[in-house]
Amino acid sequence: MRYSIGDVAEEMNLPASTLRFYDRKGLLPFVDRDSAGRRSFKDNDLNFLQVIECMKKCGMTITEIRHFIDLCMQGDVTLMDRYELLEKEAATVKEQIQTLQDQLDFLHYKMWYFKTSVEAETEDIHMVPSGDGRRVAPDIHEQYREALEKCHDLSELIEIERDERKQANG
Amino acid sequence: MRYSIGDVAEEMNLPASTLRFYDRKGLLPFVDRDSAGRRSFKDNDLNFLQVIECMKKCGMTITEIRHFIDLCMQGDVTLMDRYELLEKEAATVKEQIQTLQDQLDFLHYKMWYFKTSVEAETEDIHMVPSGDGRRVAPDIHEQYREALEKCHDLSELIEIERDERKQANG
DNA sequence: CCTTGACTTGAACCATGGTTTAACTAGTAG
DNA sequence: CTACTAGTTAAACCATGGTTCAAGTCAAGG
Repeated sequence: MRYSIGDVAEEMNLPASTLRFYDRKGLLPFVDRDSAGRRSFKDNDLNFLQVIECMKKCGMTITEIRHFIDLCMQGDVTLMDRYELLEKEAATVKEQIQTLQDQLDFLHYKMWYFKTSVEAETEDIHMVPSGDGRRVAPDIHEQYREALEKCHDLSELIEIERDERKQANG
Repeated sequence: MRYSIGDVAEEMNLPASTLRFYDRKGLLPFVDRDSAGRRSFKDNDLNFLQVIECMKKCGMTITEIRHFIDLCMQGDVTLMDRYELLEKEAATVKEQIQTLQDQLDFLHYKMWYFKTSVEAETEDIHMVPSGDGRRVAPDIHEQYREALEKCHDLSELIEIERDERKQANG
């Protein structure tokens, strides 16, 4: 049950160069070497790599991940530290999800804005005069919120059907 | 209703240097200049900045955002393109949310793993022999899934109470 | 013996997204 | 007039997260 860097790279769907880079950065202190100096991964090392992948996807930096790995290497005395680190990370991931959800809501508003503009064949319908120029109506978010309350399904508000698109493009 | 770069920086909670950087990158082609060459932002420019901020938070690159801005500058003929760009972006944001949710689930599993280890005062309880060394039990995810099914509330499984922590640390 | 393929290293290179610096200009308060 | 503040630019600088390259080692197969 020993794996070469190539095996692991394939298994984890990562370039081998990235695994070497992580090793250099101290993320893989547990990896053994064979008599020729080649990295020899154990089964359990793959578990570590899964954790590293998770942390990467959570947006943690290499330095932060390394801190966690260092704690792991110190054994049972750091169990609580590791728990608390993950607890904090879980909280920031929840925040990230909330932020993305907020951005998604904004994108939906903008899709409504463009859907209605496409239907009117001009963005003018949302514009009002402002000083010398023009601007989007200041109450546009209000308008959207009202439309949102009245409709039963978000998709009614924001989706342009395929046949409508042909008309709009034609 | 004209704003200096400093006004806008404060309003948007961004360094002025970032606004200048965006301008250089072509993200702010709509910003006017006064007689002394200083940037003079209009009310509507702030709407653009909100869109830019949203796109940044969605993980779009400056090049991608610039493409959208370029479409905006071309007027009503690009309304459908802009709609479709946002539609695609909304889809990728949904994927990002799903990915983060998956990572959060993994973090919860790991919190359970460490909570139980803390209670046992050693990670050994999850270890089995493997070749010459040891590894986390291969069915650990099964074990977690079962525990998850049996319990009524995720927090029962993963949360360590404050008073428990004192015991564990003492 | 020789080639081939997979590995090793350190160093250089790259893209992204800014930030900082130096030198300058314009408007305002004293 | 002086000093100060807020703006301007181009160019240099920075951190992050890799990727690529050059030069070399090793084991296996023909």
